[in-house]
Amino acid sequence: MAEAPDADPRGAMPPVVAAACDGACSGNPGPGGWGALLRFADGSVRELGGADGATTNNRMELTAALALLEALQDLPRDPSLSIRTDSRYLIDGLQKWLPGWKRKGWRTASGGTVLNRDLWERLDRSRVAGVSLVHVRGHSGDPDNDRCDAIAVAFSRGQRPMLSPGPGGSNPSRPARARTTAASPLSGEGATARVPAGRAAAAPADSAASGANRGAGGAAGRASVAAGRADSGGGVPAANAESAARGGSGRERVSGEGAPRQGAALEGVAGEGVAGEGVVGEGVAPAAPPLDPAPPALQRLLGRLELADRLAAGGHGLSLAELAQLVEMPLRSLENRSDSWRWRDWLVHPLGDGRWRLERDAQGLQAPE
Amino acid sequence: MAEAPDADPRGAMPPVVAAACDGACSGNPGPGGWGALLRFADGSVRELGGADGATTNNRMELTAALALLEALQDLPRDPSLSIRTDSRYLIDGLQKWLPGWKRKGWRTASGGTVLNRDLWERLDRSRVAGVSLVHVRGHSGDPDNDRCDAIAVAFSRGQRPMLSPGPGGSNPSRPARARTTAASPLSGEGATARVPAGRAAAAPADSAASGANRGAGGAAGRASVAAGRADSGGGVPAANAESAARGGSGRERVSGEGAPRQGAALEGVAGEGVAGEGVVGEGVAPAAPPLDPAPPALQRLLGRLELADRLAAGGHGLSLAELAQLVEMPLRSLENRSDSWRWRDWLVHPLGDGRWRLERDAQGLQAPE
RNA sequence: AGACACCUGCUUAG
DNA sequence: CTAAGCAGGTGTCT
Repeated sequence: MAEAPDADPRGAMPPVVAAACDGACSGNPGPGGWGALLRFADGSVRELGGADGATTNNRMELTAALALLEALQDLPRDPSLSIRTDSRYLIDGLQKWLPGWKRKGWRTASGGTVLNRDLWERLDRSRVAGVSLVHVRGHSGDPDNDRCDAIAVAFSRGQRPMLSPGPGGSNPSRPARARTTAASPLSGEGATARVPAGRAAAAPADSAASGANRGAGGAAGRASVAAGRADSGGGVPAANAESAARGGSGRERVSGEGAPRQGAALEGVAGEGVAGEGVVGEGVAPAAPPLDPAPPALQRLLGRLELADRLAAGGHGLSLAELAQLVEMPLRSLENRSDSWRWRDWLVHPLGDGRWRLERDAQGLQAPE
Repeated sequence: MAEAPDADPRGAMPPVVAAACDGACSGNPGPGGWGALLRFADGSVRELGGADGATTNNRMELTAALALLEALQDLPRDPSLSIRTDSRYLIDGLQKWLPGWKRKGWRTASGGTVLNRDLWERLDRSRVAGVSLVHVRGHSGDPDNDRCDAIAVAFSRGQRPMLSPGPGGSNPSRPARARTTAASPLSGEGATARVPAGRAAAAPADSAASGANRGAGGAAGRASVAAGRADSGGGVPAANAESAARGGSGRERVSGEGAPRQGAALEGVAGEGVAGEGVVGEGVAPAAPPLDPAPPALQRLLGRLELADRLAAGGHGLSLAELAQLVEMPLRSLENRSDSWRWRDWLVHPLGDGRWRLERDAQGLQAPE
């Protein structure tokens, strides 16, 4: 079957060494967003994200993973690569429940039909060999998870966070302008977002139905648009079907009806790829337990801190977009500041022309003991 | 048998116009609780509740109904009174299965013996003419069912919710003081918060019955302490060693038999009763399995140490979460430190804003502190 | 096979 | 504090 790395057309793409994904849903059910992140060996990061106007927390969680897996599909990967997620639903579903579902006809333990079957089936098809899923706890600590959460939350609120483009900022096979900074995306369109052509999804493949539930609600609409450079089939082709609501005596429903809204998926720079198959998760002879989640994240933090130090030492002014990237905060949260503020060990001063400068803050350190 | 021992103190007791009951069981099987509620014509409410250290959801469901029926026994009732429950097991058992069981020797349709026979027999004996059982769906909506659920859940967790005393308010508040004594509807005792004296040992009446069922687990011993205005009774030295200690993570079995646990039933204001369950088997101290793959671990240790050095050299402040990641200690174990501490070759100093800074400790070889 | 209930876990929100 | 989205499981009977 598919030996993974085909003739690798991308010049010297560094391998992916870490990955994470997360979903958010504002209201649950309600408008949702997802975020994913790929960390490369050269230290660069590629971030993905998208929104859905009416969905559930779990759908977003699955969607994030799906987008990530599809992006991973044709990238070189470090053998120890694992995907960090806080969703037990995702991990258990993929690793333990899915086999049973397929065997027993997509029935839940309590008799009902398995929800989100469309996504589960696509996820199953998008598995990437050798990549394990590791669970990280919800909100405390993990920087990659936090970052994905921030992306997801931003999208779920209709905002458009800036996303890192990834290595080189462009694709070797096609010379591209590396944008990524400048331009000030914020207001309207995004830095990376220009959508060329909608294009129908090339391979429909899925849409196998799922259907069945609840006469009630009706599907919430969702659609995804991938943006990036010009390519076809972007990120996540729209999935379809199913909208929450389960059994009972008419107790819940997603939304009165319709109002399908649009969703969007953005990505730092390109992404495409389709797929093969393989297996993610634990196989049988598990030689690789998920140990060691710590170092990469800290390493990356250190990189940013040292970078900040050099920027401060050099007295360089930064645009708001650059600053947002450095401090890893949504642009939105910075844009209406007007005077000096503090970030970690630095003071950030306005330069007056819309730019900002870092200054290392000694901050009282006194004799211990 | 109903002997109302003392001079019936209820002068003009208003009739009961509504009633409900529910059971809960934390873990199933596991520690359980039950709750019941009587609504009187004058608008007042009397609430009952109790706990059992090791039981099942269905036993608690039956127990709640039993306590309710026994309380109803000698109260004036509105002719339209019905009991609201969400347990089909209770309703069907009482209304359709029980006759067949008695006729066919307490055999289940599939051959086995009927479980909880002790409770079923007592329920059968405690039927109150003219009172019907009506089914209400589990969690949504019904206020009386919700209230009973809350009482049951609270007891199942070892808490003691405040319970309305009913008409004529007895003893409104009375903190503490434990008098737990007295007669209980179910296994034997009851006590009322305010009744000072129960004396005479009331006959345990039924406790024996229980007998053999328990196919799988249910052996729960139980005892109740109740209090109530209406009866007296007394007896049974309540208490018992209570030892709480819920099985934290383990999976305990209910123990085939023996080791009777104690439960408690309260009514109205609540006294101090005991709650508990005593069981103690043998301490099965679950030794923590110290898994620790050695060889590759050192490699990443080095990475972490070097990283720490650079963070120290840069004077960077770290959040607690980041610190936890660096030193590989649970966040929990760090979060209540307030002054400097040592980790390996570094001193960790508080910066005052919730962050911490590393400082390389030169004299790491002497015993400081 | 069906029904009701009782939980456990994770996440998402207000 | 509350509630929803999701799963797996037991308690019990027919």
